[in-house]
Amino acid sequence: MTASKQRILETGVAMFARKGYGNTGLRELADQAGVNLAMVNYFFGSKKGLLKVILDTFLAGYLEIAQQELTAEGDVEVKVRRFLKRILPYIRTHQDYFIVTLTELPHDDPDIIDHKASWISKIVDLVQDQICTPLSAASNREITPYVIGPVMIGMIAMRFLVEPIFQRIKPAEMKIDPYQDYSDQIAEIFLNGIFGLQDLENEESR
Amino acid sequence: MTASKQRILETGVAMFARKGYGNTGLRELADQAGVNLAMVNYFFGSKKGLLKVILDTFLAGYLEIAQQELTAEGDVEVKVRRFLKRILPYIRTHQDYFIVTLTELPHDDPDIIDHKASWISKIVDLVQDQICTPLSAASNREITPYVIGPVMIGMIAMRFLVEPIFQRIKPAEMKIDPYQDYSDQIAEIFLNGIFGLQDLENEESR
DNA sequence: TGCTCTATTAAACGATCGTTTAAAAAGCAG
DNA sequence: CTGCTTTTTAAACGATCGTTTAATAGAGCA
Repeated sequence: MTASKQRILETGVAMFARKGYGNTGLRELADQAGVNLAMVNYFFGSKKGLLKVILDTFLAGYLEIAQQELTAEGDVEVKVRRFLKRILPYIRTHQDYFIVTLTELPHDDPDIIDHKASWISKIVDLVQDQICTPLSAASNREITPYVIGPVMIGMIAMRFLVEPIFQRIKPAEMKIDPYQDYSDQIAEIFLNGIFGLQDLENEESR
Repeated sequence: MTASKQRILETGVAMFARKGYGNTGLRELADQAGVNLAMVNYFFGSKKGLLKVILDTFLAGYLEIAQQELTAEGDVEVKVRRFLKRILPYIRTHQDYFIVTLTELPHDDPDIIDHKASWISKIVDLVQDQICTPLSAASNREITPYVIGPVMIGMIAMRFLVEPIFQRIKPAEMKIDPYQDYSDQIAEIFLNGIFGLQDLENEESR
């Protein structure tokens, strides 16, 4: 990939995340990337083409991690822990990709929605096979990936959506968050609930 | 509120949620609302003014519910259950408001971000006082609202962000979701974890 | 050195953007 | 009806939008 194309992509992700896709102009994007205006269409075909690449990049990485960590050996608890442990740093290093993906998720642009639906569909199938089926087998209650899936990723996601605002209102002394702890806490809440945090604390202090 | 103003607001919420704020033109909005183009600026001052009203409307309702259900009597578990039980139908009846709020949350428009920060700040304080403080007192681990808050709302939120896509990929026979169950499941996962769902099932079948 | 493919540029395209203006219409109390 | 306020209208404002074009520069290879 050309250096110019790379810069357009990086700048695009950053600006779409900070200003929103619709509020970002191609001229401002090109200026900030240090390239000519026409280069965006030259490399990505259109503004929407650039957005598609961003969505693809993030969702492909997300699905790959999910596939690796959920299909490997272990029971449901092990799989979930492993997945959360790997997906959180991935989202952190792709924070802007994540924000763009989330904020564009509910929009129904006909050029994009089928694209998104195909990714989501694969993730749903994976969660169904690897989490819901064994979990439902252990209980009488039917647990669908349409409930579990959004809950699991949502626990992580919301933090990154409000992060820009937290940066404004958080006391200065806690600007840096203990992200290694964060993953453990999320996993514990998902697996054992908010009261599980206390158990985790008790376990660790043994 | 005038009928015209009301229609602009309703149409605005719907279009911002479906197309995104930046991708929605005022002419298309006015046409769809059946009013003259100039009425948007007449009633709301500007396009951004309309967005502010939408954010305010949702966040004010959200904060009010949180205040009522979290400050009333009961221990943490009771409070959380009560809150989730009321906030889910609220979000459902304000689904488009919710989507607009979420998708605009990470953007740093200087005219809006302080507005959002002030709401979020109040919610954070509430979660701190009513959930984190008593919970931290019961364990040695410090639990901050910056972790717990996004986790709790995120579990619910993500479902509504992917709902438009789920509508596309879900099998026809499960188009309608059991929303009364949904609230219970969310509460149970948050309080007792994903494995708590099985306990819930066992309890109910007694 | 020529040739070819890729990268880059400046300029312009028509379309649409949010906003403003000034006048007309409608609603309404006195 | 008269006067006053609120609502609605059509038209235009300058600015910016995404995209395209045609010409130029550069790189790699024969």
